[in-house]
Amino acid sequence: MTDAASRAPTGPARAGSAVRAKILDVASELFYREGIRAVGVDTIVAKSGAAKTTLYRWFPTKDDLVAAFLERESKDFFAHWDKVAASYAKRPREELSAHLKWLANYITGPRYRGCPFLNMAIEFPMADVPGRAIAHANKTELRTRFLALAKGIKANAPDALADQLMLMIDGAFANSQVLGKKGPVRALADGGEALIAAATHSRPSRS
Amino acid sequence: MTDAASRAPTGPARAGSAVRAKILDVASELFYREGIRAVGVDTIVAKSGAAKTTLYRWFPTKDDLVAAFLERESKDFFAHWDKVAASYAKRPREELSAHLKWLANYITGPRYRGCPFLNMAIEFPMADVPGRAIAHANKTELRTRFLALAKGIKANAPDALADQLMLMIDGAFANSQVLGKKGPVRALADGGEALIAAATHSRPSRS
DNA sequence: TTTAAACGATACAGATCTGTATCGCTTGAA
DNA sequence: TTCAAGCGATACAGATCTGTATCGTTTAAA
Repeated sequence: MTDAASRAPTGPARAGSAVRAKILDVASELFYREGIRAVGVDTIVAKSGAAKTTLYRWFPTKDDLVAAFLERESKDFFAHWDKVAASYAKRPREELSAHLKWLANYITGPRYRGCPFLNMAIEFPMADVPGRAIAHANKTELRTRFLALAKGIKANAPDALADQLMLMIDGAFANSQVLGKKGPVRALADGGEALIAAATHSRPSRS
Repeated sequence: MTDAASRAPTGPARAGSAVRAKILDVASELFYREGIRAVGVDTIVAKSGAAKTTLYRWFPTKDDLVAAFLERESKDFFAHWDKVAASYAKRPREELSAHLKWLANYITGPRYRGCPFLNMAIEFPMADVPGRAIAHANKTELRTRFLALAKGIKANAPDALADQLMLMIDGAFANSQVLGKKGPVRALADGGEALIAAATHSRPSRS
């Protein structure tokens, strides 16, 4: 039992430190609201009350801290998704609407400042930062879930519908940062429904 | 004829300097491709061949340079829009499709790196930078144009359709920076068409 | 020829950034 | 009691950032 992970009640136990958690909480809040490049390590140190040495012990570089932030954000996002999905077992059509609804609602929330993954990808276009891989994984996973639901409702072209819903949602994330919460974002839910309807109507033999 | 603006053949004439133009060109390219925060004034000086003093004579602060970049970007954008629109006078339905098409095509271009306005708004969330006003004006103007076209095709709910098209396009701008040009963006044109169709079909007396 | 403005070159100020080095204190397990 | 690890405090290194100060040179109009 010399394993570092199985040692501590109050003594930290790798990655379970209270100080580490506080640092990550403060950093996440600041990164999300003000942007990653805009927030210096010193600010995180000051607002968390931790020592700079401690921050760098748990997160060897700022990139590691950013990665931890994004990783948790993604985990929380899908945890919420799963919670909603659980209420609509085997009813993909209703589940889709429910997801659109909570996403639209999420955007009107007070602390909302866009999508952490889109934001970081735009802040770091080329840079080989580890965060980009996490953002990519998040969006890929989201699309996979939409695709499964699109197939579940027997959409004419499930891939196309999944893509369209992705655009609609990311558009809401992005546009809201310029035109605000009372702008085009209010069309998210209805727009999504329109796309779903168009993709499931039996084609009226046009042409 | 002592007016500063009416003086020069080669001698600069306020805002018509060749060096100024070169600085703005270099800065625009770098801001767009690498991000605004990521590009320092020194880099622009080095790549433009101009002197730092000259840059600061024409653009008293970096914010002024950013504003000039965005201003021109917006002007160019609508100039292109107008050029396309001119080919479809009084045919709003075809004009809408044409806009969707060149936007989708624009995104697949080699130098493409998203929407300059969304990018800057995400890079500077709170900051009272002059650029945000320009971004806001650009998106507002775009929505106004979509609204006019939506009315032109007698959409059931023109405002809703305009909003939905905004989301679709900004979604393509944003998502492409994470999932790339072969991701959901390929659904932009068809998705837009689906929204337009849904907004113009006579309602099949549902409910 | 005088004058004013555009331009280049360079050095620098002052702030801020990430990351490290060096202390000493505390706590809990061996 | 010994010892290792978590933590705080502080100072600092080295880079980078925006913006300024101070030169001298060119150019073209008056």
